[in-house]
Amino acid sequence: MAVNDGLSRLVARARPRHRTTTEFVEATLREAILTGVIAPGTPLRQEELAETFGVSRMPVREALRQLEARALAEFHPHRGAVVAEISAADGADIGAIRMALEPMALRLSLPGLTAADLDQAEELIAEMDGEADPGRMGELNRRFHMTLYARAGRPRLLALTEQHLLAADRYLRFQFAALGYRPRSQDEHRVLLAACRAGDADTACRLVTEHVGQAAEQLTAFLEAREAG
Amino acid sequence: MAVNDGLSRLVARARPRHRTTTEFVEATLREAILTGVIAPGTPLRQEELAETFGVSRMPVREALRQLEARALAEFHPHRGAVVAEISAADGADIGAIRMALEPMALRLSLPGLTAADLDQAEELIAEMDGEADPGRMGELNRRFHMTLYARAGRPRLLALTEQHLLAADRYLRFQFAALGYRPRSQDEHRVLLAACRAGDADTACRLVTEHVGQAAEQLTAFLEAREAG
DNA sequence: TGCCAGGATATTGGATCCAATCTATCACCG
DNA sequence: CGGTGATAGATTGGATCCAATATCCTGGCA
Repeated sequence: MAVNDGLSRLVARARPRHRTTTEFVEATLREAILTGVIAPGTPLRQEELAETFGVSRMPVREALRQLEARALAEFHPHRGAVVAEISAADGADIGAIRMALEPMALRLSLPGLTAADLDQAEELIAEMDGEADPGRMGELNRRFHMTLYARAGRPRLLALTEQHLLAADRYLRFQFAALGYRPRSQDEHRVLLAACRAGDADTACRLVTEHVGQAAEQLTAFLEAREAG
Repeated sequence: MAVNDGLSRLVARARPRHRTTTEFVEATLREAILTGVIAPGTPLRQEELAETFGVSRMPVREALRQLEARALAEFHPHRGAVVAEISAADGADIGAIRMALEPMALRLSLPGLTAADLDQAEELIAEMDGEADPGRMGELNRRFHMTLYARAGRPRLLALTEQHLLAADRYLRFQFAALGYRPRSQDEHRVLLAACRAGDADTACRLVTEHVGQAAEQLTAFLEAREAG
């Protein structure tokens, strides 16, 4: 029943949106892992999951395979899957990938950004200001970044970027769960947006790189301390 | 029998290396798609694949799900999977991702590169010089790049990089199949290696960016012309 | 008392079977 | 003669069943 706890709530609502059961199971499990509903290292027992989803083991197995390919679950032959662990090394890895992808996405997107896009980004900053719920905060932050990248016209690059934004978010939630959540200043986001409004690609790219880099550094510092202690 | 043709040769040799059937099917299919043994757009019929692999449909299904997550196959619910199509848009996407990832990988790896690494890269260039087989050429090129990135100490970044190098290679093979293969000069690789030997990170990163960018540009030019005509 | 062997149990991996859905064909009607 | 609807065949999606493997516990032996 360890997994069941928070999961069954997610299961209840989202069913009809998906065309196949596998799709449904995969999407729900992915969200559960990313939002921390299922903790890192938790064994993902097929029978147990099948029961909470109200399906057979087969769609569960297919979903687990997809999660493995996305590095959200680890497979051990004949021993089953576990939720991907959280480690300082992997956190640094995700940070490095973000530092590579996001400036590229921004540079491609910048010329195509509309006034409406920039206004929406502004609104998202306003919403983030003083947001008390860390989960909501993560979502707003992600949407802010993705709004700036949206006009890159590179679906695959954007999907990869969002995937790693989500992975980073998972790490942040984990940190908040351990250290408590304290809302951060939105100054960095504001100057980034200003550079985008000015159409200054070089500055904007430098700012996201720094922004992402700093976030990754803080995170790995916490994770390394935790692994040492 | 469309798929069977070249596939059965791959099937014959690699079986014992893998611990589970799914793993075996996935690896073999992946190689077959990446090397062009199975052409883009080919329907991947589960029953047919199961028979050529000598297994049941189940491991085939799990393998297909993993290929979907890697963007090597496209799923259409209740209609089956097809080998990922080749398009100018997707080629540009892969190019952009490489242009983001590879400079980052190189920058992280450069300080850790040993003399042995650099010598191996040199040897790979020598092997590439005048290599007549496009398949072998692709492998050497990939190994050259990965050798330079190997000391980045970021397994996830490296895996992602190699994945997209492989995807780019698939596109190149496709181009060669249409236009014929003509060995390219290794000058760009040589100056890149020289910058690495000199420990000049900025120059080396600029050079890979340009190198990858030019390759991507040539490729998309060909693909766009093909789609137009 | 600690360690190794062997068997019981739990769990995954793989095969088979049935149901749901899509596609193509053909008849019928406007 | 063209278009639309029904129906048959093919193919995938999902459930159940069996086999293979790993883990854990227990008992015997040094």
